[in-house]
Amino acid sequence: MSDPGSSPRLVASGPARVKVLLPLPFGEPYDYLAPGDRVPPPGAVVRVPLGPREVTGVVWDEPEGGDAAPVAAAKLKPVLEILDGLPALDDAFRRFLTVTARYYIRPLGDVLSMVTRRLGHARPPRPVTVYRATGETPKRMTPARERVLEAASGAPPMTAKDLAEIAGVGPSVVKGLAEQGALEAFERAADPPLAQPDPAARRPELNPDQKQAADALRRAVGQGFSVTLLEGVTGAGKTEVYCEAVAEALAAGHQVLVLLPEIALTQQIVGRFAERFGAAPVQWHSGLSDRDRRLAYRRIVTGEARIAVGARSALYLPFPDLGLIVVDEEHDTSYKQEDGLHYHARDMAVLRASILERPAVLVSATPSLETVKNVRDGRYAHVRLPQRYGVAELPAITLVDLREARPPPGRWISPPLEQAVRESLEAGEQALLFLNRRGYAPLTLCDACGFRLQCPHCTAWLVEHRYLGRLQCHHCGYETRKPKECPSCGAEDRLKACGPGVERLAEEAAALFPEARLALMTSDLVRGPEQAEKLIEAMNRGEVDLMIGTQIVAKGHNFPGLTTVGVVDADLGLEGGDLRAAERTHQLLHQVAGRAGRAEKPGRVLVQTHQSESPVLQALARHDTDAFVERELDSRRAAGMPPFGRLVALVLSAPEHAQARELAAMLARAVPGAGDSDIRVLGPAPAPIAVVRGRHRFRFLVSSRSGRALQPYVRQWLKDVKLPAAARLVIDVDPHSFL
DNA sequence: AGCACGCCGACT
DNA sequence: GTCGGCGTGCTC
Repeated sequence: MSDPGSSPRLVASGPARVKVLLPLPFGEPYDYLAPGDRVPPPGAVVRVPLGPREVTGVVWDEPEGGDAAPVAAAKLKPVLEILDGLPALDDAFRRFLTVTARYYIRPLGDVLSMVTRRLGHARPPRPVTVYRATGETPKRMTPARERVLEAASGAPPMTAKDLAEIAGVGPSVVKGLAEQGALEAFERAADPPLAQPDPAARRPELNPDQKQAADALRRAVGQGFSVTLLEGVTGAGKTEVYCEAVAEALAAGHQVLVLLPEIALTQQIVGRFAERFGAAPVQWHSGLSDRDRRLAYRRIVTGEARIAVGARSALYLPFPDLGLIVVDEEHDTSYKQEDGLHYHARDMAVLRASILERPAVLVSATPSLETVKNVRDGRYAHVRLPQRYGVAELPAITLVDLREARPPPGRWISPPLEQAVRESLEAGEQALLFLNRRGYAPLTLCDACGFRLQCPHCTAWLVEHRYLGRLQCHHCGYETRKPKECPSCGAEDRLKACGPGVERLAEEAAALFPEARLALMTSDLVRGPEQAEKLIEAMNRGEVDLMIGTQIVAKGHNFPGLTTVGVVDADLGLEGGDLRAAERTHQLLHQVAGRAGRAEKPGRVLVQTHQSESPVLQALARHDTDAFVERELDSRRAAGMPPFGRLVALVLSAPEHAQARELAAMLARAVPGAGDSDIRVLGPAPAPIAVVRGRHRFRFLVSSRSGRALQPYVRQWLKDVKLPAAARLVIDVDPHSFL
C-alpha cells in the first residue's frame, strides 16, 4: 500500500515514481515518472506513453507483497497528463477490481479495461445552443414560424434541429426567429438536471409479513456489511419490500444500485421505482444509446444519480457512495458473464458490498443453491415472505405425460394442452405457451440423403429462423439463406424442418386457434426493452389472447389476465446433464408457472414431459420447493459439487485440431503433481461443442470436493506455461456453462 | 491489446 | 532484387 503521506513532496533523487495500471492484459501496474509539478494520488486517471502510443491508465497502489526488482530508472517515461476532469477511482473500488482479478485468475489490467472503456464518458458534453420562446412576435408571421413558436412555447429549450423537426420546417426558420428576437438562443453547457427520488414519496401499504421483512432490511441498511436473502413466491410483493431498504439507504444519503438480470425487465422496474419514489432511477444497460449512456455514467459517477437500475455491468461503475446493492432475481443465470471476464455479478455484488462495508440484498422466489447454502451456514440473513399477496391460491400444476397424451405427428401441443388453451380462450382469458427454443426448428435435414445442415464454423446445427428467412448458428452468429437444394445430394425441396422452435409452435397454435390473437416473444424478435414493454402492455391491455415465447416471457412480467400456462417441453432443460440442469429447470418452470393467475382468477399450468416421474417435475407439481432443494443439495454434497465443492473450467482452443490437441496434452503434462487428493483435474477432453468459430476446443475441469479455493492451484499450474499466440486459454472460475 | 520487428513468397 | 504475409515479443 502506498505511503499515506505521499502527497506532493520533493524527493532528492528526482521526480517520484508512480505506479500506473493500464487497461491491457498486464497483471501489474507500470512505473512512470510523476509529471514535473505534482505527484498524482492513487486512483487518479492519467495519460501515459506506452511504446509508440498513448493510453489512459489509473494511478495504482504498490502491488501487495510486490518485492520484484524495480524497473530500471532509465526506462521510465513521465506521465503525460493528469486528467483532473475525470473522477478518481477510490480505494474501495480499486480494491474491488484487484480482488475480482485475483478471484477470476485474470490480469488486473484486463479488469481495469472494463472500467476505462467508460472513462471517456465522464467528460461533460460540449455545450449546445438551444432556443426558447421569448413571447415576442416576429415582424412578419408565417405558417412555418407559427408552428415553430408553438412547438417552442411551454416546451423545454431545444436545439434548432429538434425544434425544426417537431415543427416540420427547416432549421433556417428557427434561425430567422432568433434574429427577430422571438426565440432566444443560449448555451446549454450542463446536462439537464435530474429529478431526485424522495424516499418518502409514496409509501405503500404493506401487509404484516411485508412490514416485518421491510423492517429487517431497513435495520440491515444502517449496519455495515451484511447479505440478506429476501425470498418469496411470485406475487408476494418482494419489490415493495426491498424498496423500503432502498428508501432507508437514500434517506441516509447513499446511492443505491439495483441489479436486474435482463434489460427487458428494466422498464418495468423503472416504472415501479418512479411510482414509489416520485422520480425515475437512472438506467444502465447495453441497450442505451451512446448519449444516454454518457449521461447515465456522468450522473452515477458524480453521485447525482441516487438510484441506478442496471444489468450486471453496472456493478463495475465507480459509484462514489454506494450504500446498498440489491440483486433482483439473484438465481438468474444471466448474472454469469459468459465471455470476456467470466464474472458472476451476484457474487461480485456481495464482494463489492463487503469491501464497502455496506449491505447487499439478494432477491428471489427460487434462490440459487449457493445462496441457500450461505443462508444455512449462517453467512447470510434470511427474510421470507410466505404469502402470495392478493391471491389466495397457487396455480394448479398438472404434468402431461407425452408418452400417453401424444400430440399428432409433427405437432407439439398435446390434446390436454390444446383443450386447456381452448377453454381459457373461450372464457375470454389469456394463455401462454412456453418453449425455451428460439427459431422455427432446431435442425434441418434432407429427407433424400439424411444430410444435416451444420454451421461451417461450429459443431452445431443451423437453426431455421423463418421470420428472418435465415438459417442461424446460435453459437457464432453465422447466417445463411435456406438453400433450395440439399448441399450434399442436390435433391430439390427435400430439406425438412426437424423438431420444434417457438416460431413453429406459433404456426401450430395459429392453425389450432385461428380466432386467437397471437403474439410471439423471443429475444431475437424483440429488440430492446422498449419493444418488450410494448408487447407486455399489449398483453396487459388484453390485445393478445395467446402469448408464445421463450424464457424472455418467464421473467418477472405480471399478466393479470393470464390464467393458463403451457410448458411445451419441460425435458429440454433436463437433458445435457450439466450440474445445474435440474436447478435451472426448477427455477425456470417455477417462474413460468408463477405467470398464471396473478389477479383474482386462479391459474393452471400444464407441463408436457416424457419424464413425469422426474423428481424435479414432481416437486414442481406439488409446489414443494423445499423438497426439491433438499434433494438437490444432498446430491450435490454427495458428488462434491458446488455449492459444496468448487470448480474451475479451462478451455484451450486453437485454429487447428492437431495443434489444439497437442497444446492440451502439453497443459496436461504441466498439471501440478498429486499430493493433494482433494483437488482433481479432469481432461483434456474435447469440449461438448468441439469447434466454435473455427476454433478447436479442449476442456479441463479442476475440482475440489472440500470447497477449498482453487485459484492458487490453477495459478501454480499455469505459472510457467507458455502458449503460442494462436492458442487461447479461457479460465472460467465457478463455471455455469459446460459447453 | 496494439504495434514493431523479423524472416520467407510473387511482383514493379 | 523489393513489398508484404502475419508469427513472436515487448510495452514502464
